[in-house]
Amino acid sequence: MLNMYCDHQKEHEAAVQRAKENVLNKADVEKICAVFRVLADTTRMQIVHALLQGEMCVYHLAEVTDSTVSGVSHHLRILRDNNIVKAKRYGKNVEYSIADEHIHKIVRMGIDHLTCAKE
Amino acid sequence: MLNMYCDHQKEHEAAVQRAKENVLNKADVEKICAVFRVLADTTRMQIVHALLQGEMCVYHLAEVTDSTVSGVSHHLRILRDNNIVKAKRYGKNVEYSIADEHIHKIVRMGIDHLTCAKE
DNA sequence: TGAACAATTGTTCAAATGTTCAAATGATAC
DNA sequence: GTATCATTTGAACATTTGAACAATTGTTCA
Repeated sequence: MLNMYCDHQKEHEAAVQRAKENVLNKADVEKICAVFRVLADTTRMQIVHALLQGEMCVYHLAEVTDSTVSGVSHHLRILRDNNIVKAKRYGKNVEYSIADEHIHKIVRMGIDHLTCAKE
Repeated sequence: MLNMYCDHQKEHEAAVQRAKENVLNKADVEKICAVFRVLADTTRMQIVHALLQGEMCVYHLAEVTDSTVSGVSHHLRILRDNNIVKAKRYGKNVEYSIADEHIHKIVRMGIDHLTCAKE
C-alpha cells in the first residue's frame, strides 16, 4: 500500500506538500542547470575566475589558464552562448569580460563553499 | 613576437597580472567545479529544490521529481558524496535534507539569475 | 527465523562532453 | 591586392555521463 510507504509521512507531509506545489517547471530547471553546467568545467571556471580580475583576450586567457588558444575559444563560445561572458572587439583583438553581476556572486559563493568546507 | 600579440596589453596588463597572481590551484578549482557539476543535473536540481522545502525520503523525492526510486537513490549518493545533502535513518526510512547553508544560497542564486534573465 | 518493505548498488549502453589539430575567417598594415 | 596576426570553427577522438534494469543490502515485524 503506497500510503504506508513512509512511516514519517505525517511529520514530513508538509514538506512533501510544499515541494509538490512548488515544483519548478521543466524549462526553468533546465535553464538553472545550464548555468551550473557551464560553470562545472575546470577550464571554464578558470576562465571566469580570471575574468573576474578584468577584461582579457583569448591569448591571455590561454596563458593564465594554461590551455591552448583554440580550446579557450571553444569554451568562450559556450560561456557567451550562456550569457556568462561578453565579447568586445578592438581591432584585431577580442576582449572578454563577465556579462552579469550574478555570475560574480555565484562564483564567489562556490569559492566560499570551498573555503568553508576546508575548516 | 609574443609581446606584440595583444595591442591592448597595456590597458589590460593589470588584469592579466592580477589573474596570474590569483590563479586558483588545481585541487581548489576541481572542488568548486564539483559542486556546480553536481547541481548541473536537472533531476538532482529538482531533488535539491524539493529538499529546500524540508526533510524527505527517497520515495517522496521520486514522486516529486517524477523519477524512479532507484534513479533518485543514485543521485542522492552523488549529492551525499559531495556534501550537498545529508541522510538520517528513522527505522526503515532514510530522510534526506540539505547539508549546508551555502547550498541554499547557491541554488537561490541560480534561480535569481534565471528570473532576472527573464525580464 | 522468514516475509515484506525501503533503499542502495552494479552493470550495461547510448548520448553528451572536452581536447586536439588543421583549416577558415576577420582585421590591419603594407 | 598580399602578408601577417588574432580568433574562430569543424572534425575526429577519447572520456564522462545519466538512464534503465536486475540484483542486493538493510530494517522491521510477525
